[in-house]
Amino acid sequence: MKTRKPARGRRRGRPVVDAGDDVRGKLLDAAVGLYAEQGIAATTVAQVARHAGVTGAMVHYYFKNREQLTDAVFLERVLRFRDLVWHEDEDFQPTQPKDADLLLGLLIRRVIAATEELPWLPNLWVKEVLNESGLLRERLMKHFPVQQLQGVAQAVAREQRAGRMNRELQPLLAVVSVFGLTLMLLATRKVWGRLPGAVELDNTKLERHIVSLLQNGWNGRKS
Amino acid sequence: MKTRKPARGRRRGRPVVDAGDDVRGKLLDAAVGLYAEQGIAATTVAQVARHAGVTGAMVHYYFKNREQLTDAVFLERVLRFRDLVWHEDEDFQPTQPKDADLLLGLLIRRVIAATEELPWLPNLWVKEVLNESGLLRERLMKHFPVQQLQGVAQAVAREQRAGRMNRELQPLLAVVSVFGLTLMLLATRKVWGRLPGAVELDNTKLERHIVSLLQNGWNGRKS
Amino acid sequence: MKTRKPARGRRRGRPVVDAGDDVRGKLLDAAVGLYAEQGIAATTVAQVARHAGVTGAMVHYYFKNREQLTDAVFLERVLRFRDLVWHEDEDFQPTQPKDADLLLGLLIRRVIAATEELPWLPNLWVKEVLNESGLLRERLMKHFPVQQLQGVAQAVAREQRAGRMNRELQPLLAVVSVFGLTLMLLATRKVWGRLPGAVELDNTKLERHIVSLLQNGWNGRKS
Amino acid sequence: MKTRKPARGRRRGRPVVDAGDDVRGKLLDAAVGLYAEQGIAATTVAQVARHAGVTGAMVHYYFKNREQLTDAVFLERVLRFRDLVWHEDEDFQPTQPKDADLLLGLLIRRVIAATEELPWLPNLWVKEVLNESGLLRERLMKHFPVQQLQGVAQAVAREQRAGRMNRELQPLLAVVSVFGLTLMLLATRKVWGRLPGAVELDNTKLERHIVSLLQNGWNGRKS
DNA sequence: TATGAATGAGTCTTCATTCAT
DNA sequence: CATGAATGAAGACTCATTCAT
Repeated sequence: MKTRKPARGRRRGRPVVDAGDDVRGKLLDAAVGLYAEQGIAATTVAQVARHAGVTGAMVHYYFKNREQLTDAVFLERVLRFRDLVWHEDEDFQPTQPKDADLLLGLLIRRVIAATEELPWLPNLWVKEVLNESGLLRERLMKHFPVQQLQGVAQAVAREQRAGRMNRELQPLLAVVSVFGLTLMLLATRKVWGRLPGAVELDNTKLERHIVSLLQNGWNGRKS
Repeated sequence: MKTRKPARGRRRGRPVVDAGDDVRGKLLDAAVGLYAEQGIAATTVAQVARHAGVTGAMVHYYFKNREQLTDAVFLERVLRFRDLVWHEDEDFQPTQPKDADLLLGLLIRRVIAATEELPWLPNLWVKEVLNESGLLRERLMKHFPVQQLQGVAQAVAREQRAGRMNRELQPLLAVVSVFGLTLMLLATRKVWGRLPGAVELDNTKLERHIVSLLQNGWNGRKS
Repeated sequence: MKTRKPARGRRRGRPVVDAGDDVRGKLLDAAVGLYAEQGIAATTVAQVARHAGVTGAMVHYYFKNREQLTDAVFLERVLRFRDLVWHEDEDFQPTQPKDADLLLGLLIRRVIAATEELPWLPNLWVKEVLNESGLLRERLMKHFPVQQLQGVAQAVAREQRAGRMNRELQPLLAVVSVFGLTLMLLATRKVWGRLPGAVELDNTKLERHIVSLLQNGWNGRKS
Repeated sequence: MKTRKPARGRRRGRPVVDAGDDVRGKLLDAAVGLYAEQGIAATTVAQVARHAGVTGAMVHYYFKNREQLTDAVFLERVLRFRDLVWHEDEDFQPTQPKDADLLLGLLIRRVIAATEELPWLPNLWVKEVLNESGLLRERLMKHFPVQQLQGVAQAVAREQRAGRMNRELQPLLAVVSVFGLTLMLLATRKVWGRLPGAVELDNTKLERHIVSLLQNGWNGRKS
């Protein structure tokens, strides 16, 4: 996450010379929050500005127009999620994968972990990515870690051929399912939490449910 | 203040009286299609009217206002999905369930089958139900087949206690997962279809994938 | 339903920045004039704006909505009339009245004098206060100088008991009659001025007529 | 008042052959009531129709358009008031007047009496006649009993010259004042009835107040 | 940098009016 | 006579955008 410049004094009444303050960053933060809450289309420029403590005209000053604000939100906030989930480390090397089971499990855990830093992400994803006309879908397609995604899919396919994974799954779809189910459950927690008989689930329990459900799924029916 | 008095005394309006009756039905169809495509909030009354071949005023003639149009769409179109999925028959008796495995499998199949009659449903569901601020979410909560949902959840719990189903799953969550994953995959077909290495999947293949993934999931780890 | 999302992303609006500031004041002036001429309900926001030399959107900029424009007109223009008529000075002390005859006479004169500064007042009063569904009636009831009104009425009652005023009058009604007759005649000047045989009356003559008519009225029949 | 044809059976559901019923008269009655209550401009064609138990299109069938409905209301309902007030009889012969005092007193009594048959009249008068832009004002000017009005005014003038009436009054204005004050008080009964210290006044008390106030007024200061 | 004032293009909604049936 | 369906013209209100200061 782009670190914000440290705030250098609060604005009181009408701003005079104060300057600084990283208004731009505040606008992005305000925007991403509102986008997740209400959807991008339903969020007005003035709302974003108000949440950032400035006037609507500033949005145009910093971002030229509504569209470019969305661009910036995407590039400077949303992509952070991609990086959190897909960055390579010792255990997670999707482009040179060894263990598909491990990779898929890690994906689930990383997605859940990432939403702790970016709590607005699941809502935003449901609204603006899942959604056919979602305003971030196309943007995401262009910045998608295709390599990594395919790496995992190929790992799955290899395991299938080796008889170590459920052969009825479509490899790519398996990754998508892992991703999608996790985010969907995170995003809809509140709703099914309201259904009678529901249990309030923290991230740990949720993770166990998902991992268990899917891991058994992808490891099953190997014949 | 009772608002203002509109200018009176003009001379206009000449009905064209097109053929093809049931304008009301056409409006509902147009609305549900546009809602799924663009989202409810993004759909203007005039668009709906245009798609039905009439003027915007007709929407108000038949539905009083935007909101009641949405109500009608929900009651007269969307609920059809609930009925297709949850109606009881010989095999599917969620309120007196015998076989959880069978019920869950049937749910997946029924969801997929229902979307053949109601192709707009997955998109609409993602936009307006999954979505926290979706305009159908609250409406759905009021018309939800809670009995049936709980019936299935209880059946799952029973099987878990009997050691015949994955004990790490939250029963209610299992049903939600089945439902959600299926609809999500249906709604996002086009996107992951565009990813390199993707295979175009018809409903049959998709069904096999989901059933296989989840069935192994819910039947796994019984200890 | 949060209404709909307006189409975004157009490029328009170029302020002309006319000279002559205080657009807000101009809007109030325009409004009060039009209100008196046409009635509040019949006055459109756009008319008010046009008369003030701006676009309709400015009315919403300064007053949020139609209703609050009316509120402001009332508070910042109409109440001026109340103050002109009822302010206390050496001669006019309705809360500690000495001479009812003097007070009533002064009321007539003050009403007539006030309408020289606020020429729209009589028409507005007839339309929006007298009128049962007048949009200022309720507002006025809340800001009415009840104390003063009752002071005068009590003064009348005292004189009646002392045998110095017409005993057949209802004290409160006497004050209302004074007020009402004066304003009604001011408001209808033009009409009866058009009747054959009418004389064009200036304020002085009108005042003499009213004072004479009513003063003899309230001082008569003392038995 | 135009006598209405006797109702011949009620309309139930959709009208078939029933006919009759004097729908026209009902529309006029509905209209005059709504006009008095809300004002003419604020009354929609549909409201009138609904109150008469028919659809809006019938208004156009019977009256061609909104304007001509108002014409008819005026001619067939409002003018009844003129006739009630100004018809000549043994005592009231304004065109050959003998006793101005008697005539003026009778005018007050007749106005009050007329409003018992036409209770909507005072409100309508305040809204649509008093009012500069009232929609009945111009119509009334054309059908005004000018002869009679002038007769009374001349009678007043004669008495003034003879030293039997208040010389400071404008004769025409005296008649207008009598008329106007009476109607104004009738129309505003409810408001000042709400002021603290007010007494609920029936027609008799109201009449005594007005007659006393004005009679002393016009008979005073004869020098 | 930042504001406030201003604009013009929508969007919903209401309503008089018309006309086939 | 009467209805219901349909239209087109407003009118209130919102909002992205612009610009002088």
